[in-house]
Amino acid sequence: MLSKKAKYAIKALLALADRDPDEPMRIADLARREQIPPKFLELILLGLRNQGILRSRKGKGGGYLLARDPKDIHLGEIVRMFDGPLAPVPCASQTAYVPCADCRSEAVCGVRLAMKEVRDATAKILDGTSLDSLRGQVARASLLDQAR
Amino acid sequence: MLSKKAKYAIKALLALADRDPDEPMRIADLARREQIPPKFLELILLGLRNQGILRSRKGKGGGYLLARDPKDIHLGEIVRMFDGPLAPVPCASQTAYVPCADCRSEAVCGVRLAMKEVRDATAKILDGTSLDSLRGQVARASLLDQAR
DNA sequence: AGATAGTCTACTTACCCGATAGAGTAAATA
DNA sequence: TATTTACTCTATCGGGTAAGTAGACTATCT
Repeated sequence: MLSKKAKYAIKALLALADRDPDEPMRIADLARREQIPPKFLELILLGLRNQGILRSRKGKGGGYLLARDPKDIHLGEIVRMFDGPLAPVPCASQTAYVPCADCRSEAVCGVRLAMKEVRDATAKILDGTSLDSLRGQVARASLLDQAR
Repeated sequence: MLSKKAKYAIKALLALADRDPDEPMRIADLARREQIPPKFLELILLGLRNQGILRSRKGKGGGYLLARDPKDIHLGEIVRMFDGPLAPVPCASQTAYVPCADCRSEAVCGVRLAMKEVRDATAKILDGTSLDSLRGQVARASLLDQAR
């Protein structure tokens, strides 16, 4: 399950990627626009800032901005940041491998084998989807939706 | 994250798939063999039985057996049973779709778009992997492992 | 009958998610 | 430089759920 934090983070970043890259957006506006509890969003944006994904400006006219090009921010990074490794099971993780205590023969565990496939497929999608490309996908889906 | 229940279930089923289909295996033996807390395993096997995946025999010489051909038991079924829908987000689920309250424009949500891809890839793997095919994969991996 | 082995319900424990509160700090502008 | 604007940070809380345990009960075999 994707946590609310990760979900809200993606929505917020997507909204920011849709704007003039130099015009900051306030927490409150972002929260209203995306239907996110403001204080909760605050926490999320702070995390993204400390991770180097967002920058912020204080005071009047301040708010949050993307710290990097939307082409260089991938969903994988965001999901890992909030929800940890993509692999369903630690022993199948690439970025955070931890062996499991209850596995007798390390290399030949069926669970690990299957879950490694899942993690690879997931990583391929999420690490291959940037904010920018997702924005494109949404735009295309939007056109299709209007067409009917 | 895969729950321990689902993980233990898969391990136990895999062990059962590796035996004479008519020779039951006791909870205690299964637990020892797979390093699973016996009382916890008890709960899991009971669930699998009520789901029609296992059968049981009571009394001396009793234990658990697969209720179906290992070719007809897929990981997707097991994971869904214990952990719910495969989709990371309810609005991307095929088997348990629930719209999200905070989505303004239903069809053109970036999160949903990306997560639908993830769920489709995951479903393809897990619904495509039977106990039997996984057993085969393990056997092959085992050979490779011995070769080094 | 007695031993064996699954069935079922009810806990307990610990952890974590989602959310909120409030005091603090930095920047902009009048 | 005083004031307003907005982000920064720590603490906390309620509720839910995962993992595991206990114990009484029931069915089957010898």
